[in-house]
Amino acid sequence: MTQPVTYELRKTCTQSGARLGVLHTPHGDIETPCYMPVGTQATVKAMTPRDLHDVGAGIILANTYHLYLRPGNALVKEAGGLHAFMGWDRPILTDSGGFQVFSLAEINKIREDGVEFASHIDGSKHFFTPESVMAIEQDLGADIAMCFDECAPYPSSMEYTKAAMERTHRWAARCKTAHTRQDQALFGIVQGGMFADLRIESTKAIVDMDFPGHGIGGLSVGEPKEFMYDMLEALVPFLPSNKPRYLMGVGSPDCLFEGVLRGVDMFDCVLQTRIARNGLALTKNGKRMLRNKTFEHDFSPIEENCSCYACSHFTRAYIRHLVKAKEILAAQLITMHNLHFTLTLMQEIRDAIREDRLLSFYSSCKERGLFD
RNA sequence: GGAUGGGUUCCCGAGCGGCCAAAGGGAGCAGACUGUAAAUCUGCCGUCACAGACUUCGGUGGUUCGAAUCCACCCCCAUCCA
Repeated sequence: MTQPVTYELRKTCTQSGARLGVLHTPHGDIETPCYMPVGTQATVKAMTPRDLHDVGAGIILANTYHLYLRPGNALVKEAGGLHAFMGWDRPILTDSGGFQVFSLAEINKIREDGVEFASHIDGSKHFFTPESVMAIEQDLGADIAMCFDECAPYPSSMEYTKAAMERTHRWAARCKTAHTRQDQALFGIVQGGMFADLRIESTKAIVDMDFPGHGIGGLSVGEPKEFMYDMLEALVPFLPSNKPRYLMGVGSPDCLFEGVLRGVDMFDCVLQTRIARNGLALTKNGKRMLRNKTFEHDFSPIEENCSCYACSHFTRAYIRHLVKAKEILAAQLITMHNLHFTLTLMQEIRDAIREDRLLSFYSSCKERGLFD
């Protein structure tokens, strides 16, 4: 059977070992390493699909739990699937709701069979199983669906982490069985918390199930960054090189680099869009809180030499005014910039890999203060 | 000219003898944010030599151990009556 989503490794950076590749999907090819903007509720907050195109977005995320609750997967299916519903013709990946097991821990109950959620919208009870999640994801019709997993909190004991991991493995097997849609790929998810041996065990178990791609979950949940890097170094060697590696929920510019250097191909992160709505812009010289008084009379763009729409038309003083006045346009412009910035950074990372100079590029970024 | 209700920290607005540097909003300033319950949340917000001291509640003068709170007069503001 031909997989709807395949990964093609094009090159490995001789200086760093980082991978350059292409993800082939039913809605087009995506060069990797890539950053995927997050559009939880079938919209990347404050962005139109046209904006996303302009900013260089390739593949975006949507969320199973949220779309199931509202507007309901049946409606999305009736609309012709997520692409048609939200007017986005490029690839989409749906997260399974496994992260909500973590982020909405106070209103859910984990059982062997699945997870009972109390809707954060109206409190109504909903039971998610690997099978029901697969049904929802297939209705949504993204190019890539993720297995229903349990993202354990940090810190968690070895015992709990192991139990959650093994449950995730059993759920992965059930997801695989329940997933039948031929034009959609299903990725497995590695768990194992902050324990290297569990991470390795999980990786082997998930890889054995022969998914077309692998998510690395349960990281960036509040642990020191070094822990995350250590886990990546422990588990990535056990992932097959002919399939994409997706580090879920990461990340910030520094984490993108660190992930790529450890062999990761795909990333998603809400940070860029969330901090934008709170007035914080990413630049090559570090973060810039546009709300701050220092920008009151600053009539230069968010970032010099940035070609995004926000930077080519508006000043910091104006955007600071919009932020202070709580105008919607502030969120739109800064989101646009942050996405453009991150997607451009990924392009530069790809160029550096292609030219075997990723470590050099990393150093120059660090010197410029990108990670401050 | 008469009646009534008011004047509180940048603004609005509680307080109505001590627990008041004075509730609560707003504004202002700063910080957080990593598979989005987030256009959210947190902190500061009279001054200083800052575990303490000092200056504030229209003005002045009283009563009291003690007043933003009670009394007198005065100055403003709002509404109503002449």
